[in-house]
Amino acid sequence: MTISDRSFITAHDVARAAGVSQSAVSRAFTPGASVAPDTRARIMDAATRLGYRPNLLARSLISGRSNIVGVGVGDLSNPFFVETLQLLSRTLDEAGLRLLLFPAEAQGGGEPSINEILHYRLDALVLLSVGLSSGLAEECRKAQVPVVLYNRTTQDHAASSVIGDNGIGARTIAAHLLAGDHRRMAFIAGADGSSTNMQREKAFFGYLAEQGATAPLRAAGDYRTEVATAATRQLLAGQDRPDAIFCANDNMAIAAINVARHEFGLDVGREISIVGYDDVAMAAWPAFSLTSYAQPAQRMVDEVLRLILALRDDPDRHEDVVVDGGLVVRGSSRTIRPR
Amino acid sequence: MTISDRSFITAHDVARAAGVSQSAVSRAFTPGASVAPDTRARIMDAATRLGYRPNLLARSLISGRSNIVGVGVGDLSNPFFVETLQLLSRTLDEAGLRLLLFPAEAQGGGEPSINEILHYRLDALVLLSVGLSSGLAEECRKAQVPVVLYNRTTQDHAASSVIGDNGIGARTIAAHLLAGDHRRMAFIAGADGSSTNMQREKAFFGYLAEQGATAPLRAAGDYRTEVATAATRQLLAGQDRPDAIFCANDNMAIAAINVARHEFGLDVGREISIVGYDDVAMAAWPAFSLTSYAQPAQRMVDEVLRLILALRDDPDRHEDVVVDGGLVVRGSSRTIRPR
DNA sequence: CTGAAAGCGCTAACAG
DNA sequence: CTGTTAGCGCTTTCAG
Repeated sequence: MTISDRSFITAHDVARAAGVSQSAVSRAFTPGASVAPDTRARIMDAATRLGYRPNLLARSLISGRSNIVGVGVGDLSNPFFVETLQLLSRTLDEAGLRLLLFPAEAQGGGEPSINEILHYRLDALVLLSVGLSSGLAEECRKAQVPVVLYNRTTQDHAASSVIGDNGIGARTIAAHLLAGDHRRMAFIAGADGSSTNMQREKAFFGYLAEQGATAPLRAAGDYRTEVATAATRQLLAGQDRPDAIFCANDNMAIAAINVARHEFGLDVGREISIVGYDDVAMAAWPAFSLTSYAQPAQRMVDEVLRLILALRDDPDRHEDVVVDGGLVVRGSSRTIRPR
Repeated sequence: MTISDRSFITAHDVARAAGVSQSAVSRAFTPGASVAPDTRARIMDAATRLGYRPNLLARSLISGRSNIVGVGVGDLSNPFFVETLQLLSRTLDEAGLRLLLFPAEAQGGGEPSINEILHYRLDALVLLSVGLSSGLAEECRKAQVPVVLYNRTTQDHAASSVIGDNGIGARTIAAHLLAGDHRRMAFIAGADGSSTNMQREKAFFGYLAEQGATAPLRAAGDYRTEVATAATRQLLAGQDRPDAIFCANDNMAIAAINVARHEFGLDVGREISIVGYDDVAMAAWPAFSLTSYAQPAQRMVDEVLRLILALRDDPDRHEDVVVDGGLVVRGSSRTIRPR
């Protein structure tokens, strides 16, 4: 005895109620269309009375444009992507675009569900810190859905991207740590395949080498808390304990602070400096007071929107946008030489 | 010179390529339909070759069911909702449902964008910690979109809901604090109109009154960091400083810990006890070690899915689901009387 | 098992 | 300005 029969109110119903043709109703709901003021009024009246609203699925079917943007997120335990997602949802909303969220594995790009997603005529696909496998890129190309990578790039021109200037960021951090007279540095890396990590790592090590500094230790990481926690333990328990750790993102840096302070009893900012990347809101909390290289999420999101709109008109366009940030020095790193 | 002309591959194209009718193609992609094995094979072959995928917008237009669930989120700075959102995205995905995310104001339910959302034939609308105004409820009813409230309820039967047992939770916390021999308690409230806060507050004050304890101080809050920070400052700077603070959620409790420890130099867990609600992942971090009443997000999300599926078949159904949780005692609250 | 034909709800030329 | 007429891409009878 299911009542799954939802009979929606259609433009026809409104037309009948208002004594006009169905296409008149359509026009009344189309911004630029020509309808006599009082006809429109009569239609609108009937419409609100009946609770009518145009079926956007039907509209999309005709226009070939859904006004829906797919957004794939991997790990929401990283606050930077949560902050981005919040900004993105607002920004897309204001632009009249809908956000179809789907879970994507950090590595593969969420192959299974993404294939489902492509069945909707998405205006674009945005991947937040999720890699784009070549197979997936091919699927998107076939489905004619342009892809925008956020905080990542890809070598082949399979997708446009919006990233921060990781080279400048990592070098700035290296210079900051050198200025603080740190002698034994360490780097906790991000996910192995990610362009972002490669860029940050390369610039960090490169700059230190240029300056004739001792090569830093390196610990594998994946941007997430657990691995970073283990990596920090290992670094701090080792023979020559580093006096500075640069973590490839804030999420890991906060984990590192927790370990250094609560497990090793270190005075972070004096006995050891810890620096992150992103400048998430939490970094400013007194509990962490984390020095970090800020990535301007809102500006990056604005660029994403701009790209989406551009790609709607020209799907074959390719653009790699780089947004710059800035170092925010806080208590977790010392600026001057000790003693 | 825009090339906005995305010519998608349709079932017709596949039909021509496979030498069958268009309806045969449709059948080949319909689970229960009757197609000869080799016909289907020929069709599938042509389909993959051409990169065809059924247009779900067209399908939804016919079935009257979009397989899309709208999800409104207010403040993503509250980790509990981030954790929930992550679980929800996975859970819906596995059930073959799409998640249309939209920003909703914590109070009103995001009137403007929600009205846009309703234009898609949503299977359901889930509101994460967002109130449902009566006007909005009416809109949803008219649009025949069933609403599920998460972590909130509403008096009128305008929507179904999934909540934790706030009464038991708050009483358990009160009992815990009494056992720790706290004499001067305080409560930092959640958003004023929210059912969740009312339930927690009422149970907390009620239990203490029953036990003959001194009535706690009360500070206004809104579940978010900023107000909680200010409220804590005021409480701790006051004449008779409380020796225990119960915050209506973890997000505020963590803010309270930050203030107590870093601004007032208090030893949290000895000089003052601070307790939260939700048991978000961060509560377990050594930096906070927050005692909290756990809400089982996954189970709550499972209930949301169950409700959605039930409501698809019977939109008029109404159900208020209550899921129970449990107290997790950590270092931020003392268990035994001091000294 | 398969093709032809009739829509789902809407937009977009066309004539009037 | 307005009604009529074709479809958008797909599912679904209905004959064969």
